[in-house]
Amino acid sequence: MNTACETCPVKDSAACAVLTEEERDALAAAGRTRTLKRGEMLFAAGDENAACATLVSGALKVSAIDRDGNEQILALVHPSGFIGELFAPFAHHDVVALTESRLCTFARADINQAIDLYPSLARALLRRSQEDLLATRSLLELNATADAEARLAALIHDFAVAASHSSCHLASEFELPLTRGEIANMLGLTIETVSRKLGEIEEAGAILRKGKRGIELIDPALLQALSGRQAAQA
Amino acid sequence: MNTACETCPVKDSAACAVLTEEERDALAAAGRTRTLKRGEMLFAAGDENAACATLVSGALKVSAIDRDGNEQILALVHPSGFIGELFAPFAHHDVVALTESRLCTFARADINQAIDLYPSLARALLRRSQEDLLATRSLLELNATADAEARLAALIHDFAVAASHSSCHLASEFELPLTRGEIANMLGLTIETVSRKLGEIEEAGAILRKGKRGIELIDPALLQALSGRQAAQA
DNA sequence: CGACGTCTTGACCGTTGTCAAGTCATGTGG
DNA sequence: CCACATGACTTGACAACGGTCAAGACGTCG
Repeated sequence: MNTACETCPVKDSAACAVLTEEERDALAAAGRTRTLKRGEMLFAAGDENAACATLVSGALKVSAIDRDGNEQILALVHPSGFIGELFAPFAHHDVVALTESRLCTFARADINQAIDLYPSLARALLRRSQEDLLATRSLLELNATADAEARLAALIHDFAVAASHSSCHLASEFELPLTRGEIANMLGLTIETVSRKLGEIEEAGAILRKGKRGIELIDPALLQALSGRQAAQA
Repeated sequence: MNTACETCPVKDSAACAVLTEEERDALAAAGRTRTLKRGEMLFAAGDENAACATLVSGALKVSAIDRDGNEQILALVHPSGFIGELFAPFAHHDVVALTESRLCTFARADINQAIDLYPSLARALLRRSQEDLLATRSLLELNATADAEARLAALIHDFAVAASHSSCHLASEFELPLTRGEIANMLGLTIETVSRKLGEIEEAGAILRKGKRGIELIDPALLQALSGRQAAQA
């Protein structure tokens, strides 16, 4: 019991939740906790032996920078998410904190060893990896098929889901975790288009903007409709 | 030795390659081989207990169909690739053969059991899953940042790599495994744009079209340049 | 107060989607 | 054997969505 695992807010939902207490503490002994301020990088594309980590609190973005300097956000990481490329010789993407974030980091070698030691951990990471795959594919689908307004509506909807802690209904008021520029980078749009379409969605009566980042959800069903996705309820 | 594993063309590269011969044969006993003709479906989005499979030969596409009937191709699967969502209660996407394909299929329960039995298999599947994740993310990056011509050039380049069996240089003549419509669905474009941009790439002197599907690579460096990616050689 | 960063708004233009013919190869039935 | 239908692809004209460029509003911090 040499660790903070006992009080860890994601101890029941992170990958390590599948371990016994002893196993978990042993693993934790190999790792260390770390705090990142907004904008700080966990690792950059190209880093060798980039660390792996479980996100304890806060939020991260995974992004690629093409050679003209354009950023493309590929994924967001929420608490209890796992980050790290276990097998690639170097990191392919940047990982940066969106808000003040606490992480539980591990050297790649330690995680690899833990995978061999604890088969249930391998299984848990596999599950997480497949979930990440699904999330990335749904972003791909969104960006390829939907127009700007639908993409934005879908993203706002997702944030409303993420902001509400009860997983089944939406937060009625929350802050966008991304700047306009980041939203644009995520959806493959420009800042200006994001701004305009946000205005249109507001005008349509689905949301109300509260300052720069705040959103109040007025009409969830309308938002859903704008996003072009099937409503999930009767 | 009750199986065809001995002569399997992907026995050294598929996930099962990490198993010992006995383990592999035991797993193979639980699976069965299957052949799909072009257009045949392995499973559809929504299927419960969709099978898992290793692709032995041929090619598959993973695609999502939105409710207006538009298909979006999310990934291609090449021989030795693994398909299947191990943990989701139902399949999220369609999986369809692009060419006549041979597969080694397994019930999900059997794969799950095998993962527990053989930790090295879990590790191999985790590795594959992470590779799939990278591939999906690079498609996402491509579709979000590059214009139509660059996307198409990048795709052709990838096919040239895939068609050459020596992994380090390009096939100089090959057949596109996708129809124009499928290319369009994969890149988030329309059939017409694909056709036009193909013409422009040909006119630029990078390729030569041979019939409907054939491509002769004239100037690989130019193709690379058009794709907007860094050339990989001196 | 002024400078800066973030966001908004407007005018304009280009790439790409849409609609519509038209070509070409293949296969079918008279 | 030829006429015709079919499906995949190409090409053209046009329109629209979203990108680009430019100016301005707003809030925050020095």
